[in-house]
Amino acid sequence: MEKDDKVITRFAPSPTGYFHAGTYRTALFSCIFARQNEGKFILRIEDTDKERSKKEYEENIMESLEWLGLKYDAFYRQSDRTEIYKKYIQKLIDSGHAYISKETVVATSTAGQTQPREEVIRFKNPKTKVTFNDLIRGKVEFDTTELGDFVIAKSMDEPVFHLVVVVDDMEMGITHVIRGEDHISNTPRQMLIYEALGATPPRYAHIPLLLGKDRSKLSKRKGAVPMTEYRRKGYLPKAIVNYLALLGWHPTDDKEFFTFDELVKSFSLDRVQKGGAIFDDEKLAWYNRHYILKLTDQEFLESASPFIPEWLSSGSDMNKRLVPILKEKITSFGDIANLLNVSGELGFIKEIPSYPKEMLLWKKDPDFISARTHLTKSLETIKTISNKSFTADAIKVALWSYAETSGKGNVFWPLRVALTGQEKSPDPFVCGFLLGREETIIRLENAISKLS
RNA sequence: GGCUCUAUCGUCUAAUGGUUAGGACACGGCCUUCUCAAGGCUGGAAUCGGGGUUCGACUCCCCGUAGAGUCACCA
Repeated sequence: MEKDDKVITRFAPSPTGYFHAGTYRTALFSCIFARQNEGKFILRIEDTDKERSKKEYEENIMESLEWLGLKYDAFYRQSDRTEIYKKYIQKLIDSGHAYISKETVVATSTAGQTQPREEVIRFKNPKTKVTFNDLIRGKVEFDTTELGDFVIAKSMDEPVFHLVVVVDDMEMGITHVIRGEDHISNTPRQMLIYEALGATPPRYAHIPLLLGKDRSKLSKRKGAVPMTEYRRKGYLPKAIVNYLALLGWHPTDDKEFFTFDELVKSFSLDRVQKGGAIFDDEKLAWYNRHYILKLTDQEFLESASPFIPEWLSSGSDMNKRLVPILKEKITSFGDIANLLNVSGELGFIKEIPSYPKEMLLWKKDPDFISARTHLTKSLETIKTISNKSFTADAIKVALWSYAETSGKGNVFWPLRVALTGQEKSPDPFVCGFLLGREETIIRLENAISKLS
């Protein structure tokens, strides 16, 4: 590449399935590379296959890119460019590099495949060896003889993949083609077309594939999770960006948290891995937890609001009180609903589940009498706190010395169960705070009466 | 099967001829603790095999083996 050439990269998905992690990472690397070279990043929808392309998928791609914050500088759709391709097909025919081929159509009806035409346009294969220097893999060599005269168009108005890719990359001035490794065997064919057109091919960088648990390519067909699904589950875009960038690329040190801008600074193609990487949901979850924990309460509320159940969101300042608790309990915002469900860990807020009185006994050690004594004492103490100053801290301070002398477990366990009716919950002070003074007192009285 | 690519803990990866082979996720233990989380500390866990090259190979070369990708009038 010449020094004064501006870097132009592109992301060229076909709208034939939902946008998933593998597709996204390719787009991400392309975009980052363009940004760090102060170049341009182009989005091009490759919808020449009319049967398989769906508007729904195109919309899914656009929605995902926007959600994940990937910005492009130009947009093209191949179905809008038929005339351009036609010109090039004609040019190739005129120069003897392509020809109209009469096909012997065998009447086989392969499922899912379109009916063969009687006439297609084929590229005249010069049967040479092509070599290119992949930016990630180094020298790659192919003998194109075995490729035969491949089809570049079904008709003058229906160009096919190899032709449109080359024409577009040429016309759009693409300098670096960054795409999945599954395209590596397409490269020689495309280079042949460049040569026939008298043009210089771009630089190629074939990035390793994202793999499923079974080590096979993450694909639309094999049920790769659409990115919009992560949006629905309440994942943070920055967690996804961070995780996916580190899948197949590694910085020079052990830094593991990157914003998009930091990636632009640190990324380099020659530190991209050669082998495929398994997509690990658990590590993504860990990144998401990390970023959720780092959110301010305000930010948390903003992101979480679509996920907070109605009975809560309509209510006062409960949300704010809940934020710190929610933050440390959830992996994604989608967990909030389950947590606040009647059967969830925080379900006691809405309604206390019925519980056996035995549950009030801590490790079955003390008897009902002592549990009752401690609950009564706790109730008395809590009643001394005014409604206005009824905070978790205030409750804790008020009860602490008594609990220390009587055994914290003896006091806090029955108190917590009285408030929540659950084996697991946040600590009793927070629970009291969440419930409010009035409800706290009611639940304590109920528990005490159970033990009478 | 042909062609192409790849090969370090279970997973993601660091170490581009000299390290006790490092980090992260996950897992185990301990601490903290009324429970559950979170947090802190800590442990186990890897260079696919065989030949070379070299004083010395995770690292370079060759041969195997394994895995993946691709072999459409899909992209």
